[in-house]
Amino acid sequence: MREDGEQDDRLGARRVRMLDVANALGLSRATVSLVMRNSPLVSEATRSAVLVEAERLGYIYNQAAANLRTQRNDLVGLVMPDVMNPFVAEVSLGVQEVLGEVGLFVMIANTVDRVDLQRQILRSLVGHRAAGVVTIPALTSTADHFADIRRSGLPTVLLLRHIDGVELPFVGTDEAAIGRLGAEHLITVHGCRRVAYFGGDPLASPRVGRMETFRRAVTEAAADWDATWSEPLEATPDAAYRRAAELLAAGPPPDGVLCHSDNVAYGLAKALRLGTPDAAPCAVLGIDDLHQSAMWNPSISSVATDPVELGRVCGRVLLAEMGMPVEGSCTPPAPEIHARASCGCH
Amino acid sequence: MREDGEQDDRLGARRVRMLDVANALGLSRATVSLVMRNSPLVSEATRSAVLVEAERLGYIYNQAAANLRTQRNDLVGLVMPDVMNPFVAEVSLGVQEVLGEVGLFVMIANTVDRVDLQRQILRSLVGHRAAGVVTIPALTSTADHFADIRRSGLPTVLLLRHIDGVELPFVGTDEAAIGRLGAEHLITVHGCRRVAYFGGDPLASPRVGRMETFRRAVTEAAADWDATWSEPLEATPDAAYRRAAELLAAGPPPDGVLCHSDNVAYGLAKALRLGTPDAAPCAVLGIDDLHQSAMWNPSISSVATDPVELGRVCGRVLLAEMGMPVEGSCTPPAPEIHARASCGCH
DNA sequence: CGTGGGTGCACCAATAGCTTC
DNA sequence: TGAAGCTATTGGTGCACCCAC
Repeated sequence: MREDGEQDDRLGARRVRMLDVANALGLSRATVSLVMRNSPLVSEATRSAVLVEAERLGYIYNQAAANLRTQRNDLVGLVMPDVMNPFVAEVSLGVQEVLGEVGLFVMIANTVDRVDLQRQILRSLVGHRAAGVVTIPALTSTADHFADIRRSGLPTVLLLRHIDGVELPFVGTDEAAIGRLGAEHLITVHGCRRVAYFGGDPLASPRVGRMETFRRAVTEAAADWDATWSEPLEATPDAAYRRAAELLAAGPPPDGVLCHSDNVAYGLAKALRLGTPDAAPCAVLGIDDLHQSAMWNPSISSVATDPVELGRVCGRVLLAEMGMPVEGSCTPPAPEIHARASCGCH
Repeated sequence: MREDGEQDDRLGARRVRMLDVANALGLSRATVSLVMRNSPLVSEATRSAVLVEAERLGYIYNQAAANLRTQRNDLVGLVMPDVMNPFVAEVSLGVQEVLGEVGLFVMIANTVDRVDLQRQILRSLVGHRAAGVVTIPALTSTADHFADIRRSGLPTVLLLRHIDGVELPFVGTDEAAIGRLGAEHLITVHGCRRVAYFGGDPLASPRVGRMETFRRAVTEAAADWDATWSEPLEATPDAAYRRAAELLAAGPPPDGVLCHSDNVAYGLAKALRLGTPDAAPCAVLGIDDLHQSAMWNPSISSVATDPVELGRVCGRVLLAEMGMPVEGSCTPPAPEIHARASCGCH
C-alpha cells in the first residue's frame, strides 16, 4: 500500500484525487464527496477539516467524473452561425440570463454557417452529454443534420430558422406581423410607392415568411414591387453594401426598403450615403432593432423583434424541454416599429 | 445474463452503450472502441459491421467517459467580459481558426465583466478539465481570482488586460506604439492643438499604457492636453455617447481625440453629429479598427490592432502552453493607422 | 430503538496495456 | 503478424448498511 496522502508541490506532481484527501484524514471517499457537494449529512467539524485539507493538497474537484456518474451536466451550448452578427450576442444575453438563474452554464459555439462544422459541434455536445442546446441552424441544414441530436434526446431549441421535417421546439419571430408592420410603415406613414425587401438568405430563413405578407400588403396598397432589389442576399453589412452600391449605380433605388435585418440595413445605409448626393430619398427600415442601431448614422428605424427577449424565450423553452419549472413567457414578443431617422421619421 | 443487444426505439429507452454494440455483434468492447476511434488495428469487415450496428442501435459515443480515462479534453474556453463588444467576436474568429486546425473545439463564455461569474466559469472549466482557456480578465480581477486556475495547471492565456502578480502568458497590444501612432496622426498629420484620450476603464486595462506614450508625445509636440475629456469611462458606445454629449454641452471639444477603442469612437461620433452644426471640426481616431468601422458614418479612422490576428496569436500561445507544435507568429501584430473619414483624412 | 455520522462497494462508459489465438 | 480479448483504471456518485450513542 503506497502512501498517497503526501503530495509535494513540484510541477508535474500527480494530480490530487478525492481519495488522497480522504486518506490524508483517515476518512472515506464518500465522506469527502459529501463535503464537496455541500451535503448536510456531514458534521461541521469533519466538513471544515476536509475543506482545509483539500485546500492544502491543492485538490480540484473533477466535475467531468461526477457528470459521468450522475448522467447530468450543467453546460448548455449556444450553436450559432455567425458570432460577428450582433443579433447573436443579444440573444445570448437573454439565454444566459434565464439559464444562469437555475445554475446552468452557457457557452457559445460558432459554426460559421457551415453544416459540417455544425454537425461536428452538435456531435461534440451530444458526446459531452450537454444539458441542452439552443441553435440557429446553419443555412443549408437539412433534417438529417439533426438526426443525431434528435435521437440522442438532448433537449434542443431551434431559433429563427425552421427546418422541414425536424420536430424540435422552435422559437421564431412573427414573420407575418413583421412583413405587415413594415409595409404599413413604409406605405401608409411614408407614402412610398415603389418598395422592396432587401437581403436575407433564400433558404431555411425567415425571409420567405416576411416577404410573403410584406409583398401581399404592398400589392393591396397598389404600390410597386421592385423585384431586382428584392433578390436574396447574404445577411451581412458587407454583402448588403456591395449589392446596394451595384444597384444604385444601375439606377435609382425604390423609395421604400424593408431590410431583412438591421445588419443588412447598415450596408444599405452606407451605399445610399455614398451614392449620388441629390438622389430621391429612400426610406430604409431594418428588422430586429439591434442595440447599436440607435447609434448608427442615420439612426436605423426598425421593426423591433427584441433579440434579448427572444433569447430569454429560448431559455425558457429549453427549460420546459428539460422538464424543469418555467416562469415567464414562452412566446416570442410581438414585433413593433421603432421609428428613427433612416426611414425619415426623425 | 440479460440480453442488452436488443433495444427498442421507444422514447426513454435505456441509453445504448459501447457494450451493447459489442454484445449485439459478439465482439468485445475493446474492438468497438477501436472502431470508434478509427484505429487501423481492426479489419475493414469488422469495422463496417460495427458502424452499421452502432447506427442501427442509435449508439452515441460518450466523449465525456473517454475524456475521463484519457485525461484529455478538446474543449477550449474563451472567457470574455462582454460578448456585445465586436472586438470579442473578432478575436474569437482568430482563436477558432488556429485551434480548430488541430481539432480543438472553442466555445465562448460571457462573464459580463463580473468577477464572481468569471470565477465560477473558470472553476467550471477547470472542473471539466478543459484543454485550455483564453481570457480577457474581468476589470476588477485580482491575482487571487486566478489562483484556482494557476494551481490547476490548466493552460491559460491572458488577453489584453494584464493582472499584477499573475504570471500567466499574456497577449496584448503594443500600447506604446498605439499611443505614439495616435499622437503622430492627430498632431503631425492633422495639426491638432488640443487633444484628449477618450474612454477606457481605469483599472487593469490597456488605457494606462496607451495614454502614457500618447500624452508624452502630445507634450513633446507642445500641444494641449484636455484632462476633462481624458477621464476614464466604461468602454461601450452608450457610455461614450452620454459622456461626450454632456461634455459637448459644456463647451467645445478638443480638436483631436484618440478613443480607447472603436467601440468608444462610435459613441463619440454620434454625439459630435448631434452637437452644434457649425462647431469646430474634431478629428476622431479609434483604436482596433473593428470590421464594422469602415461601415460607419463617418467611417472611423483607427489605430488598427488586428483583433483577428490577435486571436490567432492567443491560439498559438495557448498551443505552445499545451506543449503542442506551433506554426506562425506568437507576437501580436504591430499596430498601424487606418485612416478614414472620422479624422478628416477622406 | 432510533438516528446522526460515516463506510463499502457496485456503477458510470469509456481507454490502455498486455495476453492470446 | 494481424485481429481480438481480458482486466485494471479513470474519479467520482448512489445506496445499502453499519456502528455507537
